[in-house]
Amino acid sequence: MTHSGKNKEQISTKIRARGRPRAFDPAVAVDAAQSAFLRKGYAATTLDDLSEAMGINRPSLYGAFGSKEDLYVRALQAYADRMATLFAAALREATFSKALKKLYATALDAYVADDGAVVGCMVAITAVAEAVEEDGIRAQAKAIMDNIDQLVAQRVSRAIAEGELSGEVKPRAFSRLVVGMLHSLAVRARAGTSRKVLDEMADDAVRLLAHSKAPLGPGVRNARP
Amino acid sequence: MTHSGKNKEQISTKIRARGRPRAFDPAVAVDAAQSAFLRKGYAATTLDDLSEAMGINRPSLYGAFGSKEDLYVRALQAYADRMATLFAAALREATFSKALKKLYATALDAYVADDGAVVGCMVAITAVAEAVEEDGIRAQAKAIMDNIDQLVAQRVSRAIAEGELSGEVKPRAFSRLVVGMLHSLAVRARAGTSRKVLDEMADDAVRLLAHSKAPLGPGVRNARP
DNA sequence: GTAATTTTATTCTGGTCAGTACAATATTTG
DNA sequence: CAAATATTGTACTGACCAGAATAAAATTAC
Repeated sequence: MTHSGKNKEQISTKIRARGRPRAFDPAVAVDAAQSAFLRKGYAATTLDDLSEAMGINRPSLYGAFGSKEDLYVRALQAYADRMATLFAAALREATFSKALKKLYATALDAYVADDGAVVGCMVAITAVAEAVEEDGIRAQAKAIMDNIDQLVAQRVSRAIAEGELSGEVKPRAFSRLVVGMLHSLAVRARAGTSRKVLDEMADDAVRLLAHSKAPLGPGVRNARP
Repeated sequence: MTHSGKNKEQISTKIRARGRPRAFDPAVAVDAAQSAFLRKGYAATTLDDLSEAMGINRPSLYGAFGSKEDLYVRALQAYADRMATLFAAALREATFSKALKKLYATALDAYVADDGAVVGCMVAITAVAEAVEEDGIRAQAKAIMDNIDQLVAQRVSRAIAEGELSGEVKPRAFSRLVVGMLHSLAVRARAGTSRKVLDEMADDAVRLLAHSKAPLGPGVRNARP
């Protein structure tokens, strides 16, 4: 049940405005909401679910976030920002092969929880599932995905510059394939594929991508290497 | 609104049981339901939506299918069977490269409608989105995905036998990467990526996969070709 | 110490949800 | 032609939904 005792520890040290102090940290609450939305998706997550996960009552939720959908948008962005930060760190590995390996391992750590609970990716699965009927969610999910494509494309450019990939490779095109594997890992994780099999699939993806000789990108003809 | 006039044409020619004849074809109704579920996902699709899409009233829906979830299960399987049939046909192309090309084109024809409406894949997106809270749906989605993996693995085996892929390639492992691209195409289509970009991505995937020299599969060490 | 302000708890709202009751309809059987 | 049976249409049910009204609480301002 809901425990909403005062948490002074969570309150900012900035000079307090008048009125009853807020008893929860909005950022912490958003993370809790994000977990609830990740499990059930937007439509199937109720206000009762959110209230319980966030430890606040409805008027507090509405006061801080506006509406269920506004909260969802915020939670989705928080999730995306956190994953982007993790992915950026993973891609800093010295070699392209190790960077991809770390990227997929980082993703799987998020997609498959420690206790074996499978959740997949909030962007590629639950947000995209809502995309047909929710233009705003679709636009946001697409922007987030484009951002990840760009992040990986930058690493691909570095691999090309360092001679680890052919100069004929188009960074953005190659990046889409790299990120494509993230999508599939997310789908399979949420469908219940074991971590072991997912790890094997990630290893195979790295082998395929990091050691590829294929020139990739629009305009490149099917020339055999 | 609902038009449920008698359709004698749709009624089986088998000897009719007594009682009022059913005024709709359950198989046709399931397909209509499948379209509705594909758009909105299980939770967000209401009985009103289904009623309207199927052209029948609730008691008819319940009489024929049992419950909303039973109908969903049936619609999901009908979708999966239809896609498997299309995929099997695509994979019959003479060369592995052409088989993959046809596979991805077939998928994109389904994931992006003629009128540009984007829907993605009912299994990999909308069913998987429900998977965490619905064990039955998760198990069904996983079984369907495994089936597609197996279908493609058979084609990979043929490519190996015909010298188009290295003998070191493990069919199932390679198949997962091939199908992985299907998952990503579905996710991106539903997120609004243009058909043009999706086609380019498909072409790149074929180039990467069909011309890969990388030995893939568990146990294969990172030996450079 | 009271007023002003902001937040929170409890209760409630109108609408929607999945599903069902019941009467009417449309057939076959006897 | 009436009975039996299966299906359909209309209206309805209890539960649940997102969201809001109201009073109380907890602060700061004066």
